[in-house]
Amino acid sequence: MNVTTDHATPTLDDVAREAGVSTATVSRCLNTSDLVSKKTRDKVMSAVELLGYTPNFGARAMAAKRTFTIGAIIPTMENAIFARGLQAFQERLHEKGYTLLVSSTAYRPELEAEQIRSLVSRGADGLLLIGYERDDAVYKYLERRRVPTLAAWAFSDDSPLPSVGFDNQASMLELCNTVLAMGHTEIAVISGIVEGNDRAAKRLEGIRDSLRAHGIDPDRAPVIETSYEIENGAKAFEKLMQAPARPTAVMCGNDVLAVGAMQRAREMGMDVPDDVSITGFDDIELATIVTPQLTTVHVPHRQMGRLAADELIRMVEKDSIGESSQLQSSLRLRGSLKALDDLPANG
Amino acid sequence: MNVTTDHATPTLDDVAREAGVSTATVSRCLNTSDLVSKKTRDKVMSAVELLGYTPNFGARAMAAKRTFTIGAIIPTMENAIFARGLQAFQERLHEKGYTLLVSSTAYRPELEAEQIRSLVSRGADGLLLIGYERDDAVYKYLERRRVPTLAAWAFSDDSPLPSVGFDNQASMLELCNTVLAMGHTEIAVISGIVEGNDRAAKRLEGIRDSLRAHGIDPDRAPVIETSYEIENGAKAFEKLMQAPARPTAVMCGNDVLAVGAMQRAREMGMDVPDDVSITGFDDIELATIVTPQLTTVHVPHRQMGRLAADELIRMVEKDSIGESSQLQSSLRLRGSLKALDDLPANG
DNA sequence: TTGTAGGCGTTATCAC
DNA sequence: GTGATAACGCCTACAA
Repeated sequence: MNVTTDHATPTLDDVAREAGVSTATVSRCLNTSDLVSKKTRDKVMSAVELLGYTPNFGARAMAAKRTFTIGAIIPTMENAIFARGLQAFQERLHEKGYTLLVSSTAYRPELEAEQIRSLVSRGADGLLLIGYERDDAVYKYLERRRVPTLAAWAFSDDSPLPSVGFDNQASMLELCNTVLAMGHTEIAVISGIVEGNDRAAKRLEGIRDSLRAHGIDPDRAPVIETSYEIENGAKAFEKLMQAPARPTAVMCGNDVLAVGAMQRAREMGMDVPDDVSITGFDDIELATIVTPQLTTVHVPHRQMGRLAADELIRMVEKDSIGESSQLQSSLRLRGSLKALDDLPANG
Repeated sequence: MNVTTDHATPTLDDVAREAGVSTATVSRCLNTSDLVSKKTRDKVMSAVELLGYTPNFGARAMAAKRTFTIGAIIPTMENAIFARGLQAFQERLHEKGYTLLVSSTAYRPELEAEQIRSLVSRGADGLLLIGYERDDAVYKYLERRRVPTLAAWAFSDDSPLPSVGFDNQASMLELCNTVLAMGHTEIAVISGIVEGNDRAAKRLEGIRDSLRAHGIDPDRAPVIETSYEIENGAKAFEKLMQAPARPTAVMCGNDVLAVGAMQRAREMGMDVPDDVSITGFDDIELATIVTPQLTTVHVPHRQMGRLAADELIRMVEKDSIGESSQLQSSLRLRGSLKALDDLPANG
């Protein structure tokens, strides 16, 4: 027994000494499945156990040039927009022996660039980003460093990155078509900040497309851009309702904004959907918790997460440039949207 | 111009060569504030820029034995229970030049142990854990590795770790006292899983204390233990309502369970609070979104996050063993709880 | 099947 | 102010 009472972090050397073998052998035990006789392996493993040895990640990364780590950078962890998808992403990675590192940017491009560098310097084997609209310098960096990178939550021909996602524009267009088919003509929009956010931009564009196709001038529809927080949805709603001509339907860039709008509507004594219809996007858990339940666009979050994990790992392991795949979203028609004909005649 | 078109990751060496100085000088420019002449510094910085150099984190950690990284391990990212506090924690860390690494355990102790090892092997300078109940082996490991570790979301004399949090038991006791003062005597509980979760256990204990103090046998109150998911709250509620003697108030271990209970109540055609009162714990955003709003215990999440960051950094930098601090929670009485006298006479 | 030894990219301790 | 150079802990040819 060479156990020292020394409290310093044990290293491969210590384990090797304790087990009476070379460091190479210990390393083999820890990494390669066979290649080591059962007897030696047992000896080594109990030394590892005894010493409470854990490999030094930095050293390992440096020597092996692999980390089995994937980085994901999302705009926010504060609400549930990305929670379900990311959870599925991480579960799949875990199954395949990878670890996920997550960081968030508060929707600020410069922070995203910083986080990308940080994850790359930490040796991430691959990166998952949300959407594809970002500074060219970022793409140059990624390319130079040869870091496999995949975009999620968006699918579009505009993407310079392989992407796993859905068509934000088409989805919102379809929802808007439905709203119009229900007789609404006075539509207002509470959009996310469009600048630097392709998902928000495309969703807004989808509404404009739909209006145009129905002979309505898109520029007539009031649009408020605001960041994705419940309180902001509330404020925007209030502002919209101060206009001389009140909209009969308010379409929101996501569920969070929509819930804020619903909340404020109630506080203002307005009934949803009798006085005003409200729609969201994402179909997060919140959508079915509020009263009435929210009409929204359902996104296959979990499927997207799993697919993204599979594809990113393929890119990493097969040195592939990556293949995009488009997922289908679908409408969820619920209580917050009502046909205009059913509205009580007013004035 | 020695710029090569070589796509390999640039190293300190490359920068040094490009700038015509030694690697030591480059390192100084990147790390120490002065100690380098302005002229050299400029030369170096432009080389860094030109090459798109980012330091290799692993190498740096190995040489410096510091990473300016803090790890946090939370039970779940799926709902907002920890979101606000963690956000504040990370903001404060960022201010002080630290990076936060987060991972989650799905409330599984073995996963927590795994994540702890992972973060330690990644060189985390300090760790934030939730609560204090965990296997002794984990504490031994932490001690051996000399990793400064702080517990949050709980404050109790039982804690083997310095902790920043509130008294879960006293908080829930106070809420229960209030419920009883409103005339309720038939109380049922939907608790989180108590095993391995000191917060859940203490909250339940708080209810039992209160009942006992009011001359009610705590063992008479039906208790269902289930994990923190909306749907589980719903199921538990339904089960409770199948009992011959229906409770007049259902106290839930947190807001997530409470919202599930409210949802199911509505689906079952029961009115909250006229037919049954429901309470939660945490005061997450959800609590004010549901109708009626949820009576709950407010926790100073953001304050807790900030304080935890300050304290943990102090432990890391001053090599301190850490000081605990207790925060005050407070009741939020809202629509989901109603005095029993006001209930319509039944039967 | 096992051991030897070089190298991964930094930082820090010396000299100069 | 600046430049050598020895660690740091691990992996992986290459040898034996």
